[in-house]
Amino acid sequence: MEKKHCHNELVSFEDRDHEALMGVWWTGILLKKRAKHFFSNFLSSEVQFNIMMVLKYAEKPLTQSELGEQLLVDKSNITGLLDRMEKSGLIRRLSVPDDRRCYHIELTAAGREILEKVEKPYHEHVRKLMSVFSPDEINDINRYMSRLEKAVTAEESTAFNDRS
Amino acid sequence: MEKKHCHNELVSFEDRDHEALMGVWWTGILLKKRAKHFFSNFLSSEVQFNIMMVLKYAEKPLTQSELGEQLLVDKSNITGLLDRMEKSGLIRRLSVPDDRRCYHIELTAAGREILEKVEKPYHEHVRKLMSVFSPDEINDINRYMSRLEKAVTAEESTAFNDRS
DNA sequence: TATGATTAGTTGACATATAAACTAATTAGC
DNA sequence: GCTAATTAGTTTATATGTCAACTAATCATA
Repeated sequence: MEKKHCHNELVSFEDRDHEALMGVWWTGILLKKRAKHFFSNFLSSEVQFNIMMVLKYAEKPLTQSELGEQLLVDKSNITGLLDRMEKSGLIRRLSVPDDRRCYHIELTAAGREILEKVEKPYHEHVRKLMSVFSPDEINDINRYMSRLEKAVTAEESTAFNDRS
Repeated sequence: MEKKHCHNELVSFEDRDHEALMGVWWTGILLKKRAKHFFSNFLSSEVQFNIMMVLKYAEKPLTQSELGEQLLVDKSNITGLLDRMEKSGLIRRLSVPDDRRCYHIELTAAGREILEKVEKPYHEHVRKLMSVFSPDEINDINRYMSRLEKAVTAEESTAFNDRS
């Protein structure tokens, strides 16, 4: 209780492991909030930005499922997300001749235009934010986060609270 | 595109800064999903667990606003959260004699009982998960996350996309 | 003590998120 | 070719999240 970190003391039972975990979590939440606000003049959320970025840089046309996989967004969530983006003219659903079950998702001209506007400021913003770290530290963070992601993903199947 | 990290390539424009930022974000999302699943047998979300932990270890009775501040949860969100928790018998709202505007929030016996059940497995789980890091690395993560949190919070006011 | 500002909490409109049940289309195996 | 299993996407129910507008209570201050 005496340490008073940014992320809150709910979670500092003299336990550095837990503190580190909560640090990542907390920082993730902050980044999400911050990003939402950053994009709010143009898009309803940072998730929409991510979707548009994936679409812009994809090598082939993507289906809804493929989008969802890349972005960790559930398929049932994707439906509504794309509905709203379609309604606000950012993307289009194209029917696929070979497979009548799925759509190819495409940026519209308007969508691409908005992306042009926000992409560069976004990257400048990120660079400024991350300038509190040295290149070595950036590498540390990359390595640590990769390792933690792998650990989380790996134990997904072996968890002891499985509802079996 | 050739690196194939866990967090996705949407975001790897040969830019280590951005990759690090996205790593933290991505890992945060994964942790949140994982935690939600972990608690799902007992609670509807990890947020409810956090609320209960704060309540358990608080030194004095907390109001809704105080809870929200500690957990980065908006006051309008707190209302519904506590409504649901009250309905499922986890917490109670007590009226405060000195100030008829606010409530003190209290764990019920049932709430405390559920917390007993999940607290220890949760901590073991965290310890196992974080065992992929050495103590030094844990310290790195703690320092880096604190610094990043401060950077995010600091620029909140000076952002160049302010809707002024 | 009257007025104005602030604070606590609620509400409503909307976006994001998950899980489960569902339809329609495709694929696999026989 | 027929049936069964799988896959893509939608729908519904519910939880979490933000913002802005609102009520009621308290505080500040002249």
